[in-house]
Amino acid sequence: MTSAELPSLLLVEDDAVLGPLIAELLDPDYRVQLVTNGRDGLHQGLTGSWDVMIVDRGLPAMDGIALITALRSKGIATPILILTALGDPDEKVRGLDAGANDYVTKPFDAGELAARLRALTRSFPPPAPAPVAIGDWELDPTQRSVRSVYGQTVPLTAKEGQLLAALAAEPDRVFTRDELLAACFHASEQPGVIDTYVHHLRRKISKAVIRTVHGLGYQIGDAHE
Amino acid sequence: MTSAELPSLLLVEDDAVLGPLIAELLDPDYRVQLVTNGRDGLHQGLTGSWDVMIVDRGLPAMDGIALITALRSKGIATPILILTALGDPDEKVRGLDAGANDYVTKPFDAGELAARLRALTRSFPPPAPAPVAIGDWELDPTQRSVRSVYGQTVPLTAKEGQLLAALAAEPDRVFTRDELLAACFHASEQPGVIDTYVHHLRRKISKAVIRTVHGLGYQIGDAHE
DNA sequence: CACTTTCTTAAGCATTTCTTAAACGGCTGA
DNA sequence: TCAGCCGTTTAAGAAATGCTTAAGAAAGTG
Repeated sequence: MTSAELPSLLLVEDDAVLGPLIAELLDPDYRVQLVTNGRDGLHQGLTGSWDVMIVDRGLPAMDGIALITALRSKGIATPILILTALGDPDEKVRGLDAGANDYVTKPFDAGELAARLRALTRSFPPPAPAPVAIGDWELDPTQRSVRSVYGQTVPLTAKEGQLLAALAAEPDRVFTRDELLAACFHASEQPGVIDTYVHHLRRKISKAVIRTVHGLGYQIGDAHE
Repeated sequence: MTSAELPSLLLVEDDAVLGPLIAELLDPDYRVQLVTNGRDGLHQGLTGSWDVMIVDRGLPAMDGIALITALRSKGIATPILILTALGDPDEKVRGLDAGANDYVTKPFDAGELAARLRALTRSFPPPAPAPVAIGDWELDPTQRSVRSVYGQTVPLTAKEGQLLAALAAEPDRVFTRDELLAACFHASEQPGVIDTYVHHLRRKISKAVIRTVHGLGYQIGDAHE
């Protein structure tokens, strides 16, 4: 992973020893920018694009709480972690209610700080299955629509989607009607159902997508010539 | 994301004394559901709609870490706070890296816990400045009215607003009735409620806004043509 | 407490989708 | 070429799903 892909972190810390120390500690995992007073923190926070911020409480030029309040009032939604020596519960409540997302007291454990930063920056995208490519089309994972490469989307019925998905599962393989019946239907229907749905699909999408192999069945793709 | 009602909170805590105590503590500010083992926690977490969860580490039937891992792997993004006696930094790292968003050790300060829960449930950016666009309409941040592009404003009931907001959260995605039920209702109602509210919305706004996907559910946006 | 609004359920009707079947057309091999 | 099989297309009844309406229950309000 190159440094360009590292998350960006704005560190607002006035302590001349601790600031560089934390910056160095986080350097392998973040692109760290260190500023040493609240005014610079506000400026960077408003103008830059940050994945996460660490803010000290007691800062020259602008208090940490005031800094966070100012950022939030401007609509800055970046996750903020307060890192301070003030460990009193009331102080924590003040900091969190000002808009901070987490609050860690000095002295702090490096591993815990790192884990809390990871918790702030990670996201939980719902598992999205990749769409299946079929020639110039792609089958939506819900199997209820296909989209051409130029944006046109065609809705499918459930059976149409299942049949197309079954065929697309193994391109170039020839499926017999019985195989497709077993895959998409209840195996009690007439094999002729397949023909009907193939026709529906060809009309909706394109004649060329599903190929007939005379005497055998159907196929997606042009395996043999 | 219930605006009118209290935020919902799932508390997974097996201690027979501490569980009810915490539930009572949070009762004024949250709609608290208490379960006492991991299996029930998983079931509630997957099927219910929660604004935030509190999870103990050591649980019968399913460990807290395993519970969080399972929820996250299913795409559940609900903020989770671990509340436990295990205060070792390594334990904190394990819990946070499993997918928790915060980690509080017992004994805990009630005010701090409340503030951390507020920080987790607070949503940035605040819904105020960004009305949700839905075709020719935009949904008011309060979720209680929609306004057409030419100024006409239609008031919505709470449920209507929640349903519309849920659908608008991910345009072009098809939501099943069960998903919408979990998002807007208490998951105990009949799925047919959704049909009724879709009908109300279509009559109030416009037929074209909400699209039916036969056999699956509903969708906002014009995915096809 | 009475009134209004909103929520929820349920039932009948409308629409879409599924399945069958039959007529039509084209491929294959003698 | 012709007969026979196989595939295509169309149509229509059956089944599943969705829409609409209405009315009782619950919640909110004066």
